Amino acid sequence: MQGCSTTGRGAKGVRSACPEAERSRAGGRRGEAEKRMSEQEKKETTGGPRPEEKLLADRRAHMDAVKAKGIDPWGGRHDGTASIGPIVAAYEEGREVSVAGRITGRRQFGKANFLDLRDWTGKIQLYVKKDIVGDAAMELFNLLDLGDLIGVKGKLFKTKTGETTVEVMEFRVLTKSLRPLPEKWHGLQNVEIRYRQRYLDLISNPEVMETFRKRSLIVSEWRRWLSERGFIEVETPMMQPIPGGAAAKPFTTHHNALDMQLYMRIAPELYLKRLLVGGMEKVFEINRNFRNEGISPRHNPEFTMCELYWAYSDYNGMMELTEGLLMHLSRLTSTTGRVPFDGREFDFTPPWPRKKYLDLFQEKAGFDWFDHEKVVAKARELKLEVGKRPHEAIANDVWEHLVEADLSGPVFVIDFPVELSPLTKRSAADNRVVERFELYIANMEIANAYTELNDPIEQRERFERQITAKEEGMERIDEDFLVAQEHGMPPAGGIGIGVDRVVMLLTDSKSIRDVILFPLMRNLE
RNA sequence: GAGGGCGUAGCUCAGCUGGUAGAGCAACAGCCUUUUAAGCUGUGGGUCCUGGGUUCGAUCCCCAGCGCCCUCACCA
Repeated sequence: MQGCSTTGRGAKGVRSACPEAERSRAGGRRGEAEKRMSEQEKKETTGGPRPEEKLLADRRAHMDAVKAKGIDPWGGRHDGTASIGPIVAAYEEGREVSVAGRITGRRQFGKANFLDLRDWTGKIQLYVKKDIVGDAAMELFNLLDLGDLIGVKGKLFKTKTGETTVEVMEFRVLTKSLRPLPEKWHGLQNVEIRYRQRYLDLISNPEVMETFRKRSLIVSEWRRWLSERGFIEVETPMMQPIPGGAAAKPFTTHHNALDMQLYMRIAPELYLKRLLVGGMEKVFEINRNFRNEGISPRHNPEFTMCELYWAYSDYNGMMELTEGLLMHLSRLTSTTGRVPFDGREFDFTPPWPRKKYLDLFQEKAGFDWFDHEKVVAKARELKLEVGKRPHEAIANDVWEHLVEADLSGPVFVIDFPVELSPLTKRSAADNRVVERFELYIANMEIANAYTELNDPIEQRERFERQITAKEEGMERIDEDFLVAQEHGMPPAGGIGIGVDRVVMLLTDSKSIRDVILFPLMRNLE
């Protein structure tokens, strides 16, 4: 789509139009334009790339004309009095201001000109009148295009219709734009271009800028909140010799000098636990993880997770921490604690219900999760894959089909069967389950937490069992991690929270791609 | 990986039952010194995603491919 402007489009159709356009636009700069024209003709006759489209040629002609006036079209430093948003908010008649931004609108009315100037805090109208700026400046003004960046000095006033406006006394070209902007009223709607050329999305859709500002605010406040409670942030390896801490397919890579096979991490868990052994009692990491799995509105191959460990706590501590953190973050976008998402509303006010995994299953299915015969029968009825898969895998599939649709939440699903959770400590009260919860909000899994297994003997047994079960991403046991644990890892609560998904909830974004600036796209060509 | 939808001017979109395409914005030339999706007059702009096929004739029908979106599967 986008590429067609630069790929082999036939030159025939544009041949006559383009040099014609150059000529008519050149004005006082005939020499420049004719030089460019002859270059294009040369390209054509030698069978080179097609000439530029007229729209681009016009803009280049403007750029050339600016240069011809001895002015650098790429500007330089501009000191402003303030950002546009605050200036408009604190209007003061006659105040002298200096602002910079992108021209996003232009209305010519006789010898009066109105421009819309936008920076990332807001929009303000400019009023440019020949009587004020003078003939020379008007000549330069007429070379401006939508999308150009300019700096302006002038006085504030309000027009008849009450719009805050800068009466421009002087202006500077800060950057000429050589390509046209998307449509001013509808913005950029093409989803593919929005993701591939996010800068255009940010320029023409203000709510997109707003979403990513909110993301930044959420993440920085997230860090601050944890830091206030004594947690320290660390960075552990993203390139790991053995990928662990989750069940997912890793990306592979290679280090040349060490001739070493490496994996992009699927989770930081095993390294953060080494830090628990080392005595970091409250530790977290907010960073990227990479999983070589499918892509969906809720899954991007690289995604951001907050993983956190708290020595001497447990999964109950994690639930309280999660409620507190998310309630706090929800206040950044909604004062009430009720979060609007996808046409529904979710009340983040703690405490949130806690429901046992096995109870939820019993309620929905009408029989016991461990009842192999009935589970298999139900799975077949639901047309789920049965094959030779272990009981827990089939039963968990059935659970997801029957229960997940009801988890509008926020709700903690607690106490999972041991078989589903290799890194989790068994419940003292019920030997069949582990102390684990998953947090669901809007039917999305938002967080996953454990009372961490710190018995190195049992840990080894569970790893070995996983390997014989041929689970993906578990081809080798991380011996180094087990050695660390044998030195003594404190009992601890641990949690992983999906940062992108929390941002989705708090910004009412239906797709994870709307909260990731550059989501993964297939290569063109 | 499977199923469904979409791909038309720089952008946003029309285009009937097959007769080689239109509008608005943007661009260009004019008119207008408080407009604001400014207005009015005029002009230019298209590999109808790509490649085959059917047909006298394909943006439209058929086949294959590419890209994006949605649902499902894997996963968080």
